[in-house]
Amino acid sequence: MSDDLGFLLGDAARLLRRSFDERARAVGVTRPQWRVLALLKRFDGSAQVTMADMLDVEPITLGRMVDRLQDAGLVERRADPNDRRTWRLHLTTEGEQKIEALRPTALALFDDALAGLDAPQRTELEAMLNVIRANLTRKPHEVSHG
Amino acid sequence: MSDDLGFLLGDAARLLRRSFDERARAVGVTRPQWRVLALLKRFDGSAQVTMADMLDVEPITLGRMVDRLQDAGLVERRADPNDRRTWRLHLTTEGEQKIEALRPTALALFDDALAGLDAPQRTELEAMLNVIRANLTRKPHEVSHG
DNA sequence: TGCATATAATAAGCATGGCTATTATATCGA
DNA sequence: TCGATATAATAGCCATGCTTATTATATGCA
Repeated sequence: MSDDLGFLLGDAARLLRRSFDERARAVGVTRPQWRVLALLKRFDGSAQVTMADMLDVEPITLGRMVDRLQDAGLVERRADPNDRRTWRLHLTTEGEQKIEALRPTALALFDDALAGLDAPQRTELEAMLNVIRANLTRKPHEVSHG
Repeated sequence: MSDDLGFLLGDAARLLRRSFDERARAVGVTRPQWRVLALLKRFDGSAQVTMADMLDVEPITLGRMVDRLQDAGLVERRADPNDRRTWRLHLTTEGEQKIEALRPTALALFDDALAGLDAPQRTELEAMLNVIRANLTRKPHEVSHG
């Protein structure tokens, strides 16, 4: 049964990602790219390593997404005046427009995905997913009976 | 809030996948490969297109996983006597051993991931994830208020 | 039979994500 | 100040997963 739950979680997430990409294709960004843009809107000027940490991906993964976002003119790298190793990331105007263009798409998708679940259920689901995330976020191999 | 849930689902799934890969590395297969092997154990001799359908991935994705699994000696392609377009997939002895080797790893992972959720909660979680999966499995663009 | 259509598999090209290794720069301690 | 260590970013290589296009083979209909 636990097996099923693990698979189920992966299935649901994959379907969500696929569905988002399907709908977002017209706008021209992928879901991970949208996550970068959305986070940048809140934390403009972040260093790459900070962004990678917030997105919970490796710095190299974020770095390559930024390459593409920069090529696409959605994000800018600017030098950090205090640390020559660091790039500070900034949204371009076009980047902000992409976020706005995707907002209704995302809301509609989540709405569709969660259809049939009432508010208490959504709260419960959120709580349980938070538990799972916390369980898996512990440093590797520190879990109790792994 | 709905936004959070969508991200959360993706986060939890990514952490689960990562954690599995981390632990399974010693055995030498990835989580998707393990899914192929496990399904093949139940449906030995399936055609590639059938496997792709059951795993909910594109045929080309499954085909390339089979390439690697065949290189690794875990899976065999055999010609279908009735349809020269079709490959029938079969587990090798080594492939079966991989599945067995991974079973305790998978059980421990799911156990850790779901720590703190009691049986009724797990049942509820499973039900809700099934709803989400069903919602997203409908043919694209047929959802009500997309 | 013979042509149009459908189906199974593969190829090419791209994005995401990981790991290990490398380079450049900061920082800390002697 | 100088040398060891830490940190930010990148490079190379690989696995998954997608889309579109192509090839080989089946099948259905006239």
